[in-house]
Amino acid sequence: MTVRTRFAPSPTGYLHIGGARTALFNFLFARHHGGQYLLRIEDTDRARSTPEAVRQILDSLEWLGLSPDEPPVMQTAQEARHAEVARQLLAEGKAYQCFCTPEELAEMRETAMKEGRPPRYDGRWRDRDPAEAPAGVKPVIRIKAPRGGETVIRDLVQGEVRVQNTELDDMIILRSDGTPTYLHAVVVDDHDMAITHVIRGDDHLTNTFRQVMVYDAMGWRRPHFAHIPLIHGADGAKLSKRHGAVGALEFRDQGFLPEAVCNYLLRLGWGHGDEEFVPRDRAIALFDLKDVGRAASRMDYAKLTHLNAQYLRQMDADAVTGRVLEILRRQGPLPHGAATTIRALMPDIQPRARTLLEAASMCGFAIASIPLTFEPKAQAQLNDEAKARLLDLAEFLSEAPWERADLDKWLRDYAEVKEMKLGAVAQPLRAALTGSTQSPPIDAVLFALGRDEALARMRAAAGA
RNA sequence: GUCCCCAUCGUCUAGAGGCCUAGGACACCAGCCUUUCACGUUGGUAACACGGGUUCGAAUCCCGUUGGGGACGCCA
Repeated sequence: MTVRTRFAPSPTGYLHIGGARTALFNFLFARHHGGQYLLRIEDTDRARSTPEAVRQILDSLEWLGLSPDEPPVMQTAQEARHAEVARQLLAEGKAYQCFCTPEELAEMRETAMKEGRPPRYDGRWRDRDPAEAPAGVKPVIRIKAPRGGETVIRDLVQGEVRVQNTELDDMIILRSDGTPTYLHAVVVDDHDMAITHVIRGDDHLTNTFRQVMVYDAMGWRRPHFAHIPLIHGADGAKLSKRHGAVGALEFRDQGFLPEAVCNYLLRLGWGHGDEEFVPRDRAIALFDLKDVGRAASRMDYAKLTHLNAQYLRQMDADAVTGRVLEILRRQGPLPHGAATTIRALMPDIQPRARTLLEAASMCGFAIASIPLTFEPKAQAQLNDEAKARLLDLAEFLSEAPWERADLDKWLRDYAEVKEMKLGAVAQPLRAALTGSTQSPPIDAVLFALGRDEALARMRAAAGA
């Protein structure tokens, strides 16, 4: 049987990083086994589901390279089928109508809690004749939970987990308005979609015992389950906005590469020896649920950033240039020749930048125009002596062949002739050319800027 | 409250009874490299939550404690 997995988010908000990892694991598992990876939008909560959220989830997955192999299944589109299954169970006596009001149920939970019992429905309509139904109450359909014994699931990550059936109650599968509940819809859809492996967050682990009731009542074969641990914020609490970026697209906007995000997410909870750098193909080859840990992990932005730097470094320079240009363009129109200058700089930017945003920021000086804005430290470099030196140096360099290696040599020669340390020449020059005390190597900067612009900046900084 | 899950450096992890004086990565500190900043490189600080067992031998197995997380909805 071919492996089929699915990622099943509910469109009530943006796709956060935890969901992204669940999608990734589903994707990797399916790919590893040559199977299919699907997407189902769980929009049965009509009040909270929005088309914008659906759009964002799709966009997020696309950015991450985790688009599904088949068109997404919208859960609400299957409602007739969900109801049909519920009615079948009702007809077979495996489910029944319950006429309790929400108030009645709330009260039931409250007293149970107060008396130290688990808050469960007491099954008061399980064997009662529907003819006794109070007038005006629309019933829900509840499934008959097993009485006595225990339910066991063999989870591919969590191992064997068992629960006493007294912990389960007759859960609602069809609401009084005829729509299915999540616990019911999930099972019907997973069955109908022929899902073989349900890989999801371990917050669903205890719910699995309820879902299993539907599989068993319908006589359906249960899929394999794999409940992966959740991701927490740096403080160990559930991941939320206050922990910084959590939305998948936020990472994109902060200049992270999808490859790096996926690699980082993979390493959160999954390991293969000492391997840290695991690009997609390698991940597909290695991924196995048995290597997924059971403990929750914490989001560490520093490590993500480091991984991102590695991916950025090995990326094609033209590609990075393109991305940097995009970012820069958003901040304003680019001067003529910006693309050429930045492309020339790129090999020296890549090992220095950790994100695309940093890379763009490092290229800022390249698209600046005279007069440059000088950082205080750079300004301090430009004292009278330095200014005079810059004019002299500009004169000297005007004769130089404009190639990097030559520029480097000419600078060294200049320093030697003037009996100066190279740094004493380079730092004021750096300030003059970039407005900063930090930049790519000065010969690279000179070369990228081009003779005219470089000399002009030197003379401008000298106040000439 | 009840049930379920979890527990190795600050963080992510390796570790499936002797290979562990507990390894790697990020972060941090120091040195080297160097025209700045990075990259690179060398070294360093730093962990088996606690208590009982089992065993010749336990980070690894069992029990308990503590601590964390999750689930208990006509939400998903």
